[in-house]
Amino acid sequence: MRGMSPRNSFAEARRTRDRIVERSVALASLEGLEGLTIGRLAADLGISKSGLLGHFGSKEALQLAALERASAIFTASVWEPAADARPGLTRLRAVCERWITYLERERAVFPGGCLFTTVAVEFDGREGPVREAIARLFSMWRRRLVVDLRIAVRAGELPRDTDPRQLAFELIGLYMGLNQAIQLFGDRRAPARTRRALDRLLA
Amino acid sequence: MRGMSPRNSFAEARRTRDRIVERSVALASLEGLEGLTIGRLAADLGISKSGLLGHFGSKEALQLAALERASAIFTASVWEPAADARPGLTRLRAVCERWITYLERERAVFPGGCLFTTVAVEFDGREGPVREAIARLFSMWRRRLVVDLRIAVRAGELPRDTDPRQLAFELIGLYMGLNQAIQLFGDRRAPARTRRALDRLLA
DNA sequence: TTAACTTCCGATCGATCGGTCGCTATAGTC
DNA sequence: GACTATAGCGACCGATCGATCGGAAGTTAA
Repeated sequence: MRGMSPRNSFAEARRTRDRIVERSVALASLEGLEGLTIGRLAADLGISKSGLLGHFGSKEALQLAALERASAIFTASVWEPAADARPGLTRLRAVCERWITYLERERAVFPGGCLFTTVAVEFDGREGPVREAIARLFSMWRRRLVVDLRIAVRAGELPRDTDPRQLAFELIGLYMGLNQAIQLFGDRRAPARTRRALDRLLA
Repeated sequence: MRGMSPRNSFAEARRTRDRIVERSVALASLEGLEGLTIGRLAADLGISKSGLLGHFGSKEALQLAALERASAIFTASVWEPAADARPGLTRLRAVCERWITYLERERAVFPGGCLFTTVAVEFDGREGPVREAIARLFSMWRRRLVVDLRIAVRAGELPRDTDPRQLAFELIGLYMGLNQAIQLFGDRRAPARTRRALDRLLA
């Protein structure tokens, strides 16, 4: 509430902050974390620039907060639902399927497509905390893929000569291609293609 | 030359324009086509903003010129050297290998990595001529891949049940993964991984 | 009731954005 | 040599950028 209504309490301040971060995630998926500007974001939320920036201190801190929030959404959508599955190929397949539907359907949260791909491409030629943060995220996810791939190989669910890191590399490329097909071409057959490629990779 | 030296002739004006576009390509691969700004570009080249913009009329025209130039470089590096190879699997393999070395080595021209990936991600959530241009480029390249894949299938160089569009989709994802591995992680094993994945895809 | 604290706003900052204007110096044309 | 066309410059435009500041409004704890 604004205007004549009472100001936010401390608890509501946190909700304001959450609102800002949530909107930042959506806008950044469209325009990137640099294309996201304080002025437009504040106008979009109906608050002042200074009131907005007061929650973070700097644009970079806001960018990091948005990235962290997006990471939490991604984890909740992709990794957590598969956490209880049997480690190895079973859990890996569950994660991969979640990953596809995440790219396919989370358009309400990320209208401009996977924020991580956007940010990775945007910051891979720069230096600083944001670049480090996005690199850390991708490293972590790749490591998790490798873990389950290794388990699957040891359990005989994948050919003995499978290189887990090789396969993880190919999986990530597959998802980047899927994201582009959806965002740039609106290709509705892309998810099916990804599943088909996955079946072949994990056969 | 500036200052006391003679002004550019008409022919030299074209060279000035080329210099601007060439520098734009390099800077845009680092910062994107939106992150590219007239002021910094002009300062970088040692000319005035108005003198620079006079060659194009608008930033968008400059962006399109840079994209066109990058496309010419890519075509000369990847497609033309393989143009005379035998259509089908032979030519396809030549193109794929060129594509890898292009991502691996063209860092003098594209210090920030593949400009097309950058632009595609940057503009996939927007509208306008730049988005249409980048989409057209990717469509064209994918179509060319499909053509050779189809020839290869008909010639029996690939399994009869191969879906050319499916394979082209996987190839493009592979290259996006390669570009990220190089730019974000400096992974020197990524080209070898890409070749290995290629061998399996085109076996 | 008061004092300390916090949220948020309005005003403002210097810098930079893309873009326009009139001008000068030169090149090409006759 | 006169005339026209053009490349490039310097000054400037309104808008917006990220960021800072002091103060108003409100909450919390004493």
